[in-house]
Amino acid sequence: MTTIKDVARAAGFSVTTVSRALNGHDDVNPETRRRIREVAEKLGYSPNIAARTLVSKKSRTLGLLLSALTRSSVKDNIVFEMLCGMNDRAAELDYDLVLFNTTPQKQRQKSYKALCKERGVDGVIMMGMRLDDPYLEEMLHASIPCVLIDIPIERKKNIGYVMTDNVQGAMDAVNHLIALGHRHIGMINGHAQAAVSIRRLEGYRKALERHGIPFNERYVEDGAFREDGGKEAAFRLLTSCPELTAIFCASDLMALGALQAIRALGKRVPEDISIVGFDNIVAAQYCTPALTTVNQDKYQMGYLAAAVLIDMLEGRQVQRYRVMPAELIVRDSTGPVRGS
Amino acid sequence: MTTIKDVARAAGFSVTTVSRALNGHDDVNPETRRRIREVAEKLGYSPNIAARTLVSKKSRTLGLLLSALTRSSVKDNIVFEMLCGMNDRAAELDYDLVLFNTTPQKQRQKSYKALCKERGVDGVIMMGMRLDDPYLEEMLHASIPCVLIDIPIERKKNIGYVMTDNVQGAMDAVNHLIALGHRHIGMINGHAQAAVSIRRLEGYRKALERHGIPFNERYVEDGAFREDGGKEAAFRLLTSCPELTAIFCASDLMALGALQAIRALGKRVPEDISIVGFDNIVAAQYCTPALTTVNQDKYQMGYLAAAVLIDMLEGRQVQRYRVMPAELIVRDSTGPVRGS
DNA sequence: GCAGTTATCCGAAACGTTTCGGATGATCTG
DNA sequence: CAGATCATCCGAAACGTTTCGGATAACTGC
Repeated sequence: MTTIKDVARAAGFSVTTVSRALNGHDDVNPETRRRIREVAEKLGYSPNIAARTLVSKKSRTLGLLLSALTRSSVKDNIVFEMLCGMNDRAAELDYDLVLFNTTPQKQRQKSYKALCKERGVDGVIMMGMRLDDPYLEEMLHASIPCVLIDIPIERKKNIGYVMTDNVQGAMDAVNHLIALGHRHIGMINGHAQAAVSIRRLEGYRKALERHGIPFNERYVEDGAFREDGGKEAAFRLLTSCPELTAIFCASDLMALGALQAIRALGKRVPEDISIVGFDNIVAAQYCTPALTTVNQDKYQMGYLAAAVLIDMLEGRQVQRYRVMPAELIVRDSTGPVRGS
Repeated sequence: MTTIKDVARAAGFSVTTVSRALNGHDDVNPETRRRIREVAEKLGYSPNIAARTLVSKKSRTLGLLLSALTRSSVKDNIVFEMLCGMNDRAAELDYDLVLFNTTPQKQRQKSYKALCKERGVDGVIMMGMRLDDPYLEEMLHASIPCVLIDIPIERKKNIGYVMTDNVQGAMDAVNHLIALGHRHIGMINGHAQAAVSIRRLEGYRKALERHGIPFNERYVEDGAFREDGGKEAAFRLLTSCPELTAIFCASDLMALGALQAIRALGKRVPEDISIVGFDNIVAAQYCTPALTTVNQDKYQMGYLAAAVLIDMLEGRQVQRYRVMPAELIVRDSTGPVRGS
């Protein structure tokens, strides 16, 4: 409850001087500054952020728009791991994170700009957004700096992004399968409204192409990035294309679903069918067989997102677009093609 | 950038009336209110939260003190799942969540009160705190409402808590082992500075006692709630007490570690050793053998924590202390004692 | 017709900061 | 020693809201 006025009175200086002393301005006598610091400390003074924000227009707060912060995203710990990274970088630079809770109903009521302005956030990190999310379009017309995760948009100065090299990752995954002798390789993709789906499909095609294997669109099904979606997609794929010996999944969660489907069909992994996932979620290393997958450095992505955003906010020279390398992790769900 | 003044000017009313109209006070003509709403809408007005907070002393913001928001807590998705619950309830009641990023260094610099006052949060949810965390003591002397997760403190009016019935859960787990014929049951606990450890140990002892099995303190080791800690504890336990046929672990993560240790010792689960975990983390159902464990409804705990806190804030009659039932989930890591 | 209600509105203060534009002496310059 | 420079300080305005304490005019009851 101590305000700057209390400190000023107790220290025998004006409010102005106290403010300038505490904020490190240089037109204040060192001895005065020491004295003021001392008094402020003794009184347990800490500035009121609301007042400061009101006048300075800076809140040292980052808004997080996580459309994936739902019960269903609990299984893949991706969002959480990114959150940890963001939180760490924000802490280092003394920023706070506020979680915007947006549900589809709320979005209709409140525009992106209103959301940001109300809360007075300096910048925004968006993740888990579909390409057709209305907020994405609104964001493009707003002046608030924003860093996107997994959505590469390079149209504006105040927008940055962080994503994994999905094309490379998918290529690595499929090359691995090809190296094992597989020629009939299916793919379970997410959905059309995800930038990563497009990239991963591209990597899949490129890898096939490079080895002279024709692309067959019957071999690709969408699984909506969900476990049950992956299961159903695997069912469809394996029943309609029995020649398949391997499946590349655009997410580990879908791969886990595929594993179930394969088991239900009485086949074995990797003896009958090889499976590669993407993301390297925690469950991937514990499931049986342990999943061969493409690792994304989720923590680092979150960390970078926060870092890039804050650099932008503080006017530092930044590399606004960051693409992280993907890394194939070979475990037990892939093996040589049967009969080879 | 439109302020309330712009709306007032455009609508031809005073700032006071606009404020009262928009905030639903009743001394404003329905027609006036309609007109003002219309103008506000057209101008895209949304109130500045900082200004509002400054005068009203309410920010509709909850502070989250998550000491466990670190890279190491990624594997157990507990924090994240609770976060989802909190976020959902907060969204329903139109509150926002701010993540306090506190590192041990920062804690020395900034007191709990300062943290809360600065950010102007109305209330706080604390989780993952050790009983000897300095913030816990500071919190007790602060006037800000707080809900604790997994720390049952009933000393003050403005403090609530949410926790699982750990005693019951642990008893269920151990009873299950006893029913399978086990008599020499070890326990891998967390650490002394966690309320849940104390409770789970209590449940373990009670279950033994009820069946006339003497408590043997050599059978209990701490694993610090970490996977490697669990692994080491299991090593110690199984080498120094070869008569053990079952181990109850105070967390699934430690149980996963124990599984590794047992495998390394050339024994099988559940044929040689039965294992029960606690928490029901995601990996528990994917590991081999799938882990028998005690489920905590983490989402619901988070949801309730936010609900209780907001109820307190808004002066509603609340049940401040909530204990959630635990539920034993039997999977494949437990079986009848060998030779029985 | 008059005091008392009632419905509706508004001016101005207050919240706790930061910052602009100076003010005051002291010190330097030549 | 006059004028300029410098170090240090401060008064007051501004930020965008809410709310207290009225003000005005119309209506009520007798």
